Amino acid sequence: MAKEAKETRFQLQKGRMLRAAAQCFNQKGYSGTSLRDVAAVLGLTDPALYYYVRNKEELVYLCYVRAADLGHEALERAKAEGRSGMDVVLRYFRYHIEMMVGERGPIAIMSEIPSLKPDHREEVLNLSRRHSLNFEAVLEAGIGDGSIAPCNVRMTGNAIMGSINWIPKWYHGDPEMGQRLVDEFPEILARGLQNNILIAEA
Amino acid sequence: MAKEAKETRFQLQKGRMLRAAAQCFNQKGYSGTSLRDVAAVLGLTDPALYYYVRNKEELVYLCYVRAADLGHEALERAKAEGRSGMDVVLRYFRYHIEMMVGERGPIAIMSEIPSLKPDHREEVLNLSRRHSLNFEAVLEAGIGDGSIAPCNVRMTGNAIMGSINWIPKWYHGDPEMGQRLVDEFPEILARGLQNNILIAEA
DNA sequence: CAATTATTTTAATCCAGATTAAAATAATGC
DNA sequence: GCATTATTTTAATCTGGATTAAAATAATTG
Repeated sequence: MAKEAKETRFQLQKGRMLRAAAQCFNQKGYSGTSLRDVAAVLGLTDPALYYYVRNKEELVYLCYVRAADLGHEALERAKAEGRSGMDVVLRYFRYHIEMMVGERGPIAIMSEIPSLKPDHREEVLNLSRRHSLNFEAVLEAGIGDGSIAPCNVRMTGNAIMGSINWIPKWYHGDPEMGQRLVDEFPEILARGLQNNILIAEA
Repeated sequence: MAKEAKETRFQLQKGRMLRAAAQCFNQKGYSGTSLRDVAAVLGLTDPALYYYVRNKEELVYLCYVRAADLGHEALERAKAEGRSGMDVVLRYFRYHIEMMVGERGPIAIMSEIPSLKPDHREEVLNLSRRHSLNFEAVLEAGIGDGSIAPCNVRMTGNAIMGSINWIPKWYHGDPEMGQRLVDEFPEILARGLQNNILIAEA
């Protein structure tokens, strides 16, 4: 087997582990999930996880980095494909939610950032801040091109991120609900951003 | 001292404890806060808390019940005072946020419901569900009286509750930000609900 | 297939933080 | 001030789940 294949196997299992962990954390809460719980999802015993991760803190850390990465990926893709600011925003919502409910999900809620080690915490917070700024810039752009109504982008961004980040709290894998989430949620979030002047024109 | 006064002293301290706990949980996360942390905020040692509460699980439970009660109170007050559906919604946002950033806050994020004892969990979930239904009914009413644009109230409600519940994640007591939250956040949330027809008329 | 490497398991530790017990201090009522 | 009750402390336990060590199994390679 080629070296890449070995890497793949390891990385594959590690990826499964991160998704299993995210699922557990979202469903049982952080303190409510033991490593045994995570291992059980994978059909393993707890010490097996230590082959992939130094300790529980690192497992959480990796879940959060992964969450940040997927969010970033969704936004970057939206920026690459979208025309107007509002178009980018709508696509971002859609892509991000598709991630959450799709194959690559679930994405862990970042509820326990404070209990990360200082350097890990700092890194995750940076990723998180960067993503917020990135999103706020899109809002600004949308305001600039007239597709989004003027607003306090900081606070609006926080409001929207809250809605999105809270989804795993009430969405627990029901596929029908997943479809509706992808189809309807973006529009609900976007409504508040709509530039009424444009709507009136339409 | 009269019996009520005694009750008061105990209740007062218990209330302080719950607010201290909420503050710790929001800032340090659930697993990151030990009973010692909570006690430290009150200038006590950890075992003192056991005079007020059977164990940590009960402390969390009480924080969540309190959170639910305050949310309920805000909504009831809004319903009593508001005219149109949209008016009720706006008042609810304002009252709820005022609670969070004011004297009676902070309000604990319900991040760890799953790790409550089954009966406690069930009760908190019921309170939570009831509140959601209550809010959805207000949305319905607003749609009925024309002040709110037609929408999927379940999903819209979830989106809004997410925004609100997420606030403690990024608001950490800065008073200036607190004021802006009270002043601006309700409007931001409400924008998406606005009945565009009415806006166009205005 | 033998040798090597990768992955997982079983069986102990280990420890922070929750919890309990008993004693000490503070408040209250008479 | 004395007796009683309320509150908190100090000093031990106790424990579940994280972690480690050593051994066993599975995969891979040449």
